[in-house]
Amino acid sequence: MIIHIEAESDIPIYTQLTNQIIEGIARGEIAPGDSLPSVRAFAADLGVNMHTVNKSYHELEKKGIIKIVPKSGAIISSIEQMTEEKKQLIEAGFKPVIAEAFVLGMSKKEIEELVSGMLNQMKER
Amino acid sequence: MIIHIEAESDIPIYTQLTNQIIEGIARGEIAPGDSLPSVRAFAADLGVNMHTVNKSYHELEKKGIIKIVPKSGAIISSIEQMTEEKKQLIEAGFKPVIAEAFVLGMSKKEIEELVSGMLNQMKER
DNA sequence: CCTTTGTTCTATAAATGGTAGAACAAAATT
DNA sequence: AATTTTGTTCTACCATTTATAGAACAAAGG
Repeated sequence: MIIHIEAESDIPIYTQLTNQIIEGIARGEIAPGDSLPSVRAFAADLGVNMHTVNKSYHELEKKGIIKIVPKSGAIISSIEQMTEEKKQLIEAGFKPVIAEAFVLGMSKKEIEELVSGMLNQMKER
Repeated sequence: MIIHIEAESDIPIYTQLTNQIIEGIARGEIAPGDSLPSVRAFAADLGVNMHTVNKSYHELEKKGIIKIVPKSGAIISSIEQMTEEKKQLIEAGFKPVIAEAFVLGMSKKEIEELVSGMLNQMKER
Protein backbone atom coordinates (compact mmCIF):
# COMPACT_ATOMS: atom_id res chain seq x y z
CA MET A 1 0.00 0.00 0.00
CA ILE A 2 1.41 3.35 -1.05
CA ILE A 3 1.15 6.18 1.45
CA HIS A 4 1.71 9.73 0.36
CA ILE A 5 2.21 12.34 3.08
CA GLU A 6 2.07 16.03 2.27
CA ALA A 7 3.91 17.98 4.93
CA GLU A 8 2.58 21.27 3.56
CA SER A 9 -1.05 20.19 3.86
CA ASP A 10 -3.34 21.79 6.40
CA ILE A 11 -4.46 18.27 7.30
CA PRO A 12 -2.35 16.87 10.17
CA ILE A 13 0.12 14.16 9.18
CA TYR A 14 -1.43 11.60 11.52
CA THR A 15 -4.85 12.27 9.99
CA GLN A 16 -3.50 11.89 6.46
CA LEU A 17 -2.02 8.57 7.48
CA THR A 18 -5.20 7.42 9.21
CA ASN A 19 -7.31 8.26 6.17
CA GLN A 20 -4.98 6.60 3.69
CA ILE A 21 -4.86 3.42 5.72
CA ILE A 22 -8.67 3.38 5.80
CA GLU A 23 -8.75 3.95 2.06
CA GLY A 24 -6.28 1.11 1.58
CA ILE A 25 -8.58 -1.23 3.47
CA ALA A 26 -11.60 0.00 1.50
CA ARG A 27 -9.79 -0.74 -1.75
CA GLY A 28 -8.91 -4.21 -0.52
CA GLU A 29 -5.16 -3.61 -0.64
CA ILE A 30 -4.98 -4.72 2.97
CA ALA A 31 -7.55 -6.97 4.57
CA PRO A 32 -8.75 -7.98 8.05
CA GLY A 33 -6.10 -10.13 9.74
CA ASP A 34 -3.24 -8.33 8.02
CA SER A 35 -0.68 -6.50 10.12
CA LEU A 36 0.43 -2.92 9.74
CA PRO A 37 4.14 -2.11 10.00
CA SER A 38 5.55 -1.33 13.42
CA VAL A 39 5.34 2.30 14.43
CA ARG A 40 9.10 2.62 14.21
CA ALA A 41 9.42 0.94 10.82
CA PHE A 42 6.48 2.88 9.36
CA ALA A 43 7.80 6.16 10.74
CA ALA A 44 11.22 5.53 9.21
CA ASP A 45 9.59 4.58 5.92
CA LEU A 46 7.45 7.72 5.80
CA GLY A 47 10.14 10.00 7.17
CA VAL A 48 8.02 11.14 10.10
CA ASN A 49 8.22 10.76 13.83
CA MET A 50 7.39 7.52 15.61
CA HIS A 51 4.86 9.29 17.82
CA THR A 52 3.00 10.60 14.80
CA VAL A 53 2.43 7.06 13.49
CA ASN A 54 1.52 5.94 17.00
CA LYS A 55 -1.15 8.63 17.20
CA SER A 56 -2.59 7.47 13.88
CA TYR A 57 -2.73 3.85 15.05
CA HIS A 58 -4.55 4.82 18.24
CA GLU A 59 -7.00 6.87 16.20
CA LEU A 60 -7.67 3.82 14.04
CA GLU A 61 -8.11 1.66 17.12
CA LYS A 62 -10.55 4.16 18.61
CA LYS A 63 -12.58 3.93 15.41
CA GLY A 64 -12.57 0.14 15.75
CA ILE A 65 -10.63 -0.41 12.54
CA ILE A 66 -7.47 -1.99 13.94
CA LYS A 67 -6.49 -3.80 17.11
CA ILE A 68 -3.16 -2.92 18.67
CA VAL A 69 -1.63 -5.97 20.32
CA PRO A 70 1.33 -4.77 22.41
CA LYS A 71 4.64 -6.33 21.42
CA SER A 72 2.93 -8.01 18.51
CA GLY A 73 1.58 -5.47 16.06
CA ALA A 74 -1.41 -3.58 14.73
CA ILE A 75 -3.89 -5.97 13.15
CA ILE A 76 -6.77 -4.94 10.93
CA SER A 77 -10.03 -5.93 12.57
CA SER A 78 -12.91 -7.85 11.06
CA ILE A 79 -16.01 -5.75 10.60
CA GLU A 80 -18.20 -5.82 13.66
CA GLN A 81 -21.90 -5.22 13.78
CA MET A 82 -23.36 -1.93 12.68
CA THR A 83 -24.63 -0.11 15.74
CA GLU A 84 -26.94 2.87 15.76
CA GLU A 85 -24.24 4.88 17.49
CA LYS A 86 -21.72 4.10 14.75
CA LYS A 87 -24.27 5.00 12.09
CA GLN A 88 -24.85 8.38 13.70
CA LEU A 89 -21.12 9.09 13.82
CA ILE A 90 -20.89 8.27 10.13
CA GLU A 91 -23.90 10.45 9.37
CA ALA A 92 -22.28 13.31 11.28
CA GLY A 93 -19.23 12.90 9.07
CA PHE A 94 -21.29 13.01 5.89
CA LYS A 95 -23.40 16.01 6.92
CA PRO A 96 -21.00 18.89 6.21
CA VAL A 97 -19.60 17.48 2.96
CA ILE A 98 -23.04 16.78 1.51
CA ALA A 99 -24.38 20.19 2.50
CA GLU A 100 -21.33 21.91 1.04
CA ALA A 101 -21.49 19.99 -2.22
CA PHE A 102 -25.15 20.89 -2.57
CA VAL A 103 -24.67 24.56 -1.69
CA LEU A 104 -21.73 24.85 -4.06
CA GLY A 105 -24.03 23.88 -6.91
CA MET A 106 -24.01 20.13 -7.37
CA SER A 107 -27.43 18.64 -8.02
CA LYS A 108 -28.71 15.78 -5.90
CA LYS A 109 -28.26 13.48 -8.86
CA GLU A 110 -24.68 14.61 -9.40
CA ILE A 111 -23.87 14.03 -5.74
CA GLU A 112 -25.41 10.56 -5.79
CA GLU A 113 -23.46 9.71 -8.91
CA LEU A 114 -20.23 11.01 -7.39
CA VAL A 115 -20.76 8.84 -4.31
CA SER A 116 -21.65 5.78 -6.41
CA GLY A 117 -18.57 6.28 -8.52
CA MET A 118 -16.34 6.49 -5.47
CA LEU A 119 -17.96 3.39 -3.97
CA ASN A 120 -17.19 1.49 -7.16
CA GLN A 121 -13.49 2.04 -6.49
CA MET A 122 -13.87 -0.06 -3.37
CA LYS A 123 -13.63 -3.79 -3.14
CA GLU A 124 -16.87 -5.67 -2.67
CA ARG A 125 -17.06 -7.89 0.39
CA MET B 1 -31.89 29.67 11.59
CA ILE B 2 -30.95 27.96 14.82
CA ILE B 3 -27.23 27.60 15.51
CA HIS B 4 -26.02 25.30 18.22
CA ILE B 5 -22.40 25.64 19.34
CA GLU B 6 -20.76 23.01 21.51
CA ALA B 7 -17.82 24.51 23.34
CA GLU B 8 -16.67 21.06 24.49
CA SER B 9 -16.49 19.71 20.94
CA ASP B 10 -13.16 18.90 19.35
CA ILE B 11 -14.39 20.75 16.27
CA PRO B 12 -13.39 24.43 16.40
CA ILE B 13 -16.23 26.87 17.10
CA TYR B 14 -15.70 28.75 13.84
CA THR B 15 -15.91 25.46 11.91
CA GLN B 16 -19.09 24.46 13.70
CA LEU B 17 -20.58 27.82 12.76
CA THR B 18 -19.40 27.58 9.14
CA ASN B 19 -20.90 24.12 8.74
CA GLN B 20 -24.21 25.03 10.32
CA ILE B 21 -24.57 28.08 8.12
CA ILE B 22 -23.92 25.91 5.06
CA GLU B 23 -26.48 23.40 6.30
CA GLY B 24 -28.98 26.23 6.81
CA ILE B 25 -28.52 27.29 3.20
CA ALA B 26 -28.84 23.68 2.02
CA ARG B 27 -32.14 23.34 3.89
CA GLY B 28 -33.39 26.55 2.34
CA GLU B 29 -33.74 28.36 5.64
CA ILE B 30 -31.62 31.12 4.22
CA ALA B 31 -31.32 31.80 0.51
CA PRO B 32 -29.02 33.65 -1.89
CA GLY B 33 -29.42 37.39 -1.43
CA ASP B 34 -30.18 37.09 2.27
CA SER B 35 -27.87 38.74 4.77
CA LEU B 36 -26.17 37.11 7.71
CA PRO B 37 -26.13 38.98 11.04
CA SER B 38 -23.24 41.35 11.68
CA VAL B 39 -20.23 39.73 13.26
CA ARG B 40 -20.86 41.64 16.48
CA ALA B 41 -24.57 40.82 16.68
CA PHE B 42 -24.02 37.15 15.82
CA ALA B 43 -21.19 36.84 18.32
CA ALA B 44 -23.34 38.34 21.08
CA ASP B 45 -26.19 36.05 20.10
CA LEU B 46 -24.02 32.93 20.19
CA GLY B 47 -22.04 33.98 23.22
CA VAL B 48 -18.71 33.79 21.41
CA ASN B 49 -16.09 36.29 20.40
CA MET B 50 -16.53 38.65 17.47
CA HIS B 51 -13.29 37.43 15.90
CA THR B 52 -14.52 33.86 15.92
CA VAL B 53 -17.59 34.77 13.84
CA ASN B 54 -15.39 36.88 11.61
CA LYS B 55 -13.16 33.90 10.94
CA SER B 56 -16.17 31.80 10.02
CA TYR B 57 -17.43 34.43 7.58
CA HIS B 58 -14.07 34.61 5.87
CA GLU B 59 -14.00 30.85 5.60
CA LEU B 60 -17.41 30.96 3.94
CA GLU B 61 -16.24 33.68 1.59
CA LYS B 62 -13.17 31.65 0.68
CA LYS B 63 -15.46 28.76 -0.23
CA GLY B 64 -17.49 31.13 -2.42
CA ILE B 65 -20.64 30.77 -0.35
CA ILE B 66 -21.01 34.34 0.89
CA LYS B 67 -19.80 37.77 -0.16
CA ILE B 68 -18.61 40.10 2.56
CA VAL B 69 -19.43 43.69 1.63
CA PRO B 70 -17.57 45.95 4.09
CA LYS B 71 -19.85 48.24 6.10
CA SER B 72 -22.84 46.53 4.56
CA GLY B 73 -22.99 42.89 5.58
CA ALA B 74 -22.39 39.28 4.59
CA ILE B 75 -24.66 38.29 1.72
CA ILE B 76 -25.27 34.73 0.60
CA SER B 77 -24.05 34.30 -2.95
CA SER B 78 -25.89 32.82 -5.88
CA ILE B 79 -24.50 29.51 -7.04
CA GLU B 80 -21.80 29.98 -9.63
CA GLN B 81 -20.73 27.52 -12.23
CA MET B 82 -19.41 24.12 -11.28
CA THR B 83 -15.71 24.00 -12.09
CA GLU B 84 -13.55 20.92 -12.25
CA GLU B 85 -11.41 22.33 -9.47
CA LYS B 86 -14.42 22.72 -7.19
CA LYS B 87 -15.56 19.20 -7.99
CA GLN B 88 -12.18 17.80 -7.01
CA LEU B 89 -12.24 19.66 -3.70
CA ILE B 90 -15.67 18.21 -3.00
CA GLU B 91 -14.49 14.74 -3.97
CA ALA B 92 -11.53 15.10 -1.60
CA GLY B 93 -14.00 15.92 1.16
CA PHE B 94 -16.11 12.85 0.43
CA LYS B 95 -13.18 10.44 0.17
CA PRO B 96 -12.41 9.80 3.85
CA VAL B 97 -16.02 9.64 5.03
CA ILE B 98 -17.04 7.20 2.32
CA ALA B 99 -14.03 4.96 2.91
CA GLU B 100 -14.63 4.99 6.65
CA ALA B 101 -18.33 4.20 6.32
CA PHE B 102 -17.47 1.29 4.04
CA VAL B 103 -14.69 -0.05 6.23
CA LEU B 104 -16.87 0.22 9.34
CA GLY B 105 -19.29 -2.19 7.75
CA MET B 106 -21.88 -0.27 5.77
CA SER B 107 -22.74 -1.81 2.43
CA LYS B 108 -22.56 0.27 -0.72
CA LYS B 109 -26.34 0.22 -0.89
CA GLU B 110 -26.67 1.41 2.70
CA ILE B 111 -24.25 4.26 2.05
CA GLU B 112 -26.09 5.31 -1.07
CA GLU B 113 -29.38 5.26 0.82
CA LEU B 114 -27.91 7.25 3.67
CA VAL B 115 -26.70 9.91 1.24
CA SER B 116 -30.04 9.98 -0.61
CA GLY B 117 -31.89 10.33 2.67
CA MET B 118 -29.71 13.24 3.72
CA LEU B 119 -30.13 14.91 0.33
CA ASN B 120 -33.89 14.69 0.72
CA GLN B 121 -33.62 16.93 3.77
CA MET B 122 -32.35 19.65 1.46
CA LYS B 123 -34.45 22.07 -0.49
CA GLU B 124 -34.72 21.50 -4.23
CA ARG B 125 -33.58 24.36 -6.39
C1' DC C 1 -24.90 63.47 13.89
C1' DC C 2 -24.56 59.27 15.83
C1' DT C 3 -24.56 54.39 15.65
C1' DT C 4 -23.18 50.36 13.46
C1' DT C 5 -20.19 48.12 10.46
C1' DG C 6 -15.99 45.30 9.02
C1' DT C 7 -11.12 45.76 9.43
C1' DT C 8 -6.87 45.86 11.75
C1' DC C 9 -3.77 45.80 15.52
C1' DT C 10 -1.80 44.08 19.83
C1' DA C 11 -2.10 40.82 23.58
C1' DT C 12 -2.83 36.81 26.27
C1' DA C 13 -3.83 31.94 27.36
C1' DA C 14 -4.71 27.31 26.32
C1' DA C 15 -4.63 23.56 23.21
C1' DT C 16 -2.78 21.14 19.20
C1' DG C 17 0.70 19.18 16.11
C1' DG C 18 5.19 17.52 15.39
C1' DT C 19 9.59 16.29 16.63
C1' DA C 20 13.00 14.36 19.86
C1' DG C 21 15.18 11.33 23.16
C1' DA C 22 15.18 8.12 26.76
C1' DA C 23 13.69 4.25 29.42
C1' DC C 24 11.00 0.07 30.17
C1' DA C 25 9.24 -4.65 29.99
C1' DA C 26 7.65 -8.09 27.03
C1' DA C 27 7.60 -10.46 22.77
C1' DA C 28 10.06 -12.19 18.82
C1' DT C 29 14.13 -13.60 16.70
C1' DT C 30 18.62 -15.50 16.38
C1' DA D 1 20.18 -17.78 26.35
C1' DA D 2 21.25 -13.49 24.39
C1' DT D 3 19.92 -9.92 21.36
C1' DT D 4 16.79 -7.25 18.82
C1' DT D 5 12.37 -5.40 18.13
C1' DT D 6 8.17 -4.02 19.94
C1' DG D 7 4.52 -0.72 21.95
C1' DT D 8 4.23 2.19 25.87
C1' DT D 9 5.27 6.02 28.67
C1' DC D 10 7.58 10.05 30.10
C1' DT D 11 9.61 14.61 29.67
C1' DA D 12 10.81 18.34 26.69
C1' DC D 13 10.67 21.82 23.18
C1' DC D 14 8.82 24.67 19.51
C1' DA D 15 5.56 26.53 16.18
C1' DT D 16 0.92 26.96 15.05
C1' DT D 17 -3.87 27.19 16.05
C1' DT D 18 -7.92 28.46 18.65
C1' DA D 19 -10.38 31.69 21.38
C1' DT D 20 -10.92 35.65 23.86
C1' DA D 21 -10.21 40.64 24.73
C1' DG D 22 -9.82 45.48 23.95
C1' DA D 23 -8.90 49.32 21.19
C1' DA D 24 -8.89 52.17 17.18
C1' DC D 25 -10.28 53.39 12.51
C1' DA D 26 -12.89 54.92 8.46
C1' DA D 27 -16.98 54.25 6.02
C1' DA D 28 -21.78 53.19 5.53
C1' DG D 29 -26.50 53.62 7.46
C1' DG D 30 -30.11 55.55 9.88
